[in-house]
Amino acid sequence: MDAIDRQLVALLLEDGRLTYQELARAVRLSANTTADRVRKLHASGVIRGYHATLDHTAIGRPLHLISDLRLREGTDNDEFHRGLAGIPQVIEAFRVTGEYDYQIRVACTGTEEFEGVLAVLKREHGVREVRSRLLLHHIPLTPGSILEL
Amino acid sequence: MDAIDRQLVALLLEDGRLTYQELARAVRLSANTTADRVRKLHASGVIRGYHATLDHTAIGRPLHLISDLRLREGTDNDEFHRGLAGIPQVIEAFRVTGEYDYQIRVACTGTEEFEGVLAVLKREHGVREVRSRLLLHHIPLTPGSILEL
DNA sequence: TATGAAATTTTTAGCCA
DNA sequence: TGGCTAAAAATTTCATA
Repeated sequence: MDAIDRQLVALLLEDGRLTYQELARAVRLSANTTADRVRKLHASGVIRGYHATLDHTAIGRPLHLISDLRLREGTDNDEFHRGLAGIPQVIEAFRVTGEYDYQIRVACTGTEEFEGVLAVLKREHGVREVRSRLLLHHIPLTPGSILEL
Repeated sequence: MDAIDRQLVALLLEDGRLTYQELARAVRLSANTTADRVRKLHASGVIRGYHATLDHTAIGRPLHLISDLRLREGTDNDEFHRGLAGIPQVIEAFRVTGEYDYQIRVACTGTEEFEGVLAVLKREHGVREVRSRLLLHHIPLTPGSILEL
């Protein structure tokens, strides 16, 4: 994990479909060596994976919310995780400390759909309390900057 | 945006580096037609982009937190956004409604570093109040399921 | 880490229903 | 429009040093 690896990761954070040749030009190595390095970064777990990013608004789900969830006593964690994975509107989920147990991010067609998601969470998945806020705007950052530290 | 497009997007959400040939095999079209469709999905904005995902723990930042931020009166939003982008430990940021104005996700080497981030936010970027919780576990979901609706 | 050849993939252009 | 084939260009992989 030297300076060149950090550069490669930074480039791939920006555009995960850059070819090895393009990466190679940027770091001034051969395409081959570059491919080796990138594969090793993936194999070693530094790069967890590559993923397309979806515009949920463009597919008809413009209502985005962050909800804190508290579970009822005795709700099984793994079962709850599987339950979350079964709700398509839930696009991200974290176990957290503090007042609530989980925080999820949700993308819905509208308020009625969100109401349905909440109802399912409470009725079928052991959710006792919810606090939600509307997600207004995703602030664009420069994820690669963390590698410069 | 028909059933095949949805299948393609779902595949690329899982693995953003799948080749057009691999995608083509999965949806039983020619590599060419598949490439056309994927390029159109990107051009039309359904696919926002492709990005490598970093394992922050693997690069020495195992402390992950979610912090709610409230800004002081009169703090300029765009200026604040630029400020956030200048803090490498901030890996995601949203403008939200509710009790707080923003929610950010942070990855740090340890508590001292996080303390430093909080200090900078308050001293230099107009943050008035912070509420943080530790991020314990990222629940793995199936992002493509949203396309099946 | 680099080189060069082989295999694969992507792009381009033209064509068909 | 949506799909295809085929040839050309680009890229990746593999063997070797």
